[in-house]
Amino acid sequence: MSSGCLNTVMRDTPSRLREAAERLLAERGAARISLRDITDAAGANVASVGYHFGSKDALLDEVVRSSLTEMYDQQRARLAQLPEDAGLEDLVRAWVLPTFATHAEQDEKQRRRSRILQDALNQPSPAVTAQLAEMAAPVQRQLLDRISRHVPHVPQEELWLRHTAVLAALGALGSDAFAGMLAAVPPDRLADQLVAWIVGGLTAEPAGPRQTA
Amino acid sequence: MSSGCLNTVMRDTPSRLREAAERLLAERGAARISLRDITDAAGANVASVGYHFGSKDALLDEVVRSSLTEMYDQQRARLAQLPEDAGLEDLVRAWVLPTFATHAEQDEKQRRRSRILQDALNQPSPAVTAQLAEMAAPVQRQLLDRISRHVPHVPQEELWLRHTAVLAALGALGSDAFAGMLAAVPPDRLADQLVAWIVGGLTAEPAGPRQTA
DNA sequence: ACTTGATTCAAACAACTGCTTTACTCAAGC
DNA sequence: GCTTGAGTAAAGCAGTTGTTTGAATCAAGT
Repeated sequence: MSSGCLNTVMRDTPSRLREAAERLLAERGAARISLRDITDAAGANVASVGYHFGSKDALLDEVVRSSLTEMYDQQRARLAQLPEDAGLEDLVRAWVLPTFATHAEQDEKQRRRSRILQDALNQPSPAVTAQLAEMAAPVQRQLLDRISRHVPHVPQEELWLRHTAVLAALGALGSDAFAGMLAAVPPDRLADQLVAWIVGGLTAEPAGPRQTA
Repeated sequence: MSSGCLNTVMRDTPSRLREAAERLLAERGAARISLRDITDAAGANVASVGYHFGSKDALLDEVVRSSLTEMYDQQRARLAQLPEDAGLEDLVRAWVLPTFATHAEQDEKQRRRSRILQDALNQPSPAVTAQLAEMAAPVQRQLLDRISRHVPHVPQEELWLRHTAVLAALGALGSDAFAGMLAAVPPDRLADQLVAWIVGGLTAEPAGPRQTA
């Protein structure tokens, strides 16, 4: 219960509130957090949230949005530093690593982020939805363009579905429901195994024109 | 706002409560439903939930559990009627179709079920978790065994990860966040395209023994 | 010393939460 | 007719929700 932080001594109230909200958001999800939970964890008064952020939802939105921008920044950066003729596997890696918590003990922060985004996806607020649409589009388009060069036999619409499905999988795998299952996989192998799986799915032969069930 | 149902005239209160709870559960998720919401939607009194089910949570649990058993029954039935030498694609189909809402307009009920299960996975109650573990294990094991015969080159642990990832994807694809994206895909093609993608992922070459990022 | 502006505080707010209690309705059994 | 018991209805329970209030605090400016 020591009050010391690792590298920063208890900053101002808004920062402490943001920090507490982020932690609780990752632990329980937005629906199970109360204003008192946040302020207690931050060692602040109930009124401080209204004073500094306007409302509880505004604070939560800010946290989610910052997680969102962080992830897309990483994705864009990784994508940008890949050579033009990068292989499919490298492209997938640039896509997956920022999205998915690697469960390596060091980046607790990324694990948090993964949980926060998964939660936000499930019950998105209008503000978050807007920001998501705005930021996701350009990065995903570039990613899809470069991927599609490696799988010319897959029609665009079908590739897009696979892309969406992988997004869904990566998000859900970060949630509590699968955290236990994934714990069995050696953390350092997890990313590689996922990449192999994703590459296999992307390169799969497309569905026949009209296959009956 | 007509009070008529399609094939059943407003049954007894417990049935109406179950129906209302199921609908709300699919629409908003458990965290955003209040006792009053349910009783208002069912045209019943607040006390009726306590009287017939004991508590709000007991009612919600009953709905979730019935969704759960429904899905596993379908999965088991489809799996049982497959010949012993069934192809990988047929196995995947028996797995996917009961799990994933097909978005065909006729089975509104299955779409609901998909949403309910996705929500239950995210914030599972102890009762639901127990039932899930009990029912999921045998079916999934049988499924994995039969699948693994078709992909002998994939190590068991890695196949298991892929299985989990597909589960995660199927669950998440049923949620609101992806409902809009999936609407663009022709509903009758969706299942086939998903099956093709899943088969590709399952048959993918496994990750190398120690690949650096 | 006095003012000012920004921040924090305890207290209270109305609205809502799940749940229980009490009174009432109404058909079946005697 | 009377009783019985399942079911419903309205009111109220204590507790929690997000938000607001008005006074207290405190460093900086004059």
